[in-house]
Amino acid sequence: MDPIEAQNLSPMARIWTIVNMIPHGKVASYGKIADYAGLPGRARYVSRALKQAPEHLKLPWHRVINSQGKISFKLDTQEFRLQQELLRLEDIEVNRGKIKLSEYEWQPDLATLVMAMPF
DNA sequence: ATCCTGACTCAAA
DNA sequence: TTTTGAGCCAGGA
Repeated sequence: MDPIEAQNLSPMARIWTIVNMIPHGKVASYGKIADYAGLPGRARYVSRALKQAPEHLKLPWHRVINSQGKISFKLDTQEFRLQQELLRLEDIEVNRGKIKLSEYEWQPDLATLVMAMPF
């Protein structure tokens, strides 16, 4: 993503850009995604952005979990099972919906973020 | 404007 | 560690 171009992105598009940067085998919380996108305090907006994301973007939405390191869908739902499966396909361990952030949390370096989101 | 909802968060218990 | 409750912020009715 061209930095100059990124400045003109809508808040939602900026979130999509960040989510798309999460590496295979890693996860990030809604809150952190919002922070990285320059939208602090808007974790709930991230969930909405994922729900509305165009299918063709093929976003790795399953790599986004809550701040407690858990899948946010209820245990007995299809969404939960799908997300859990997609994570496991990336060799991420999931127990009762819980992922070890100490092991799987994406920790982007500042340079990477600034390059994509100059604000 | 008001009320309600939700793929959220933080702190307290 | 898990559960609560208050706080939060957009969208939609």
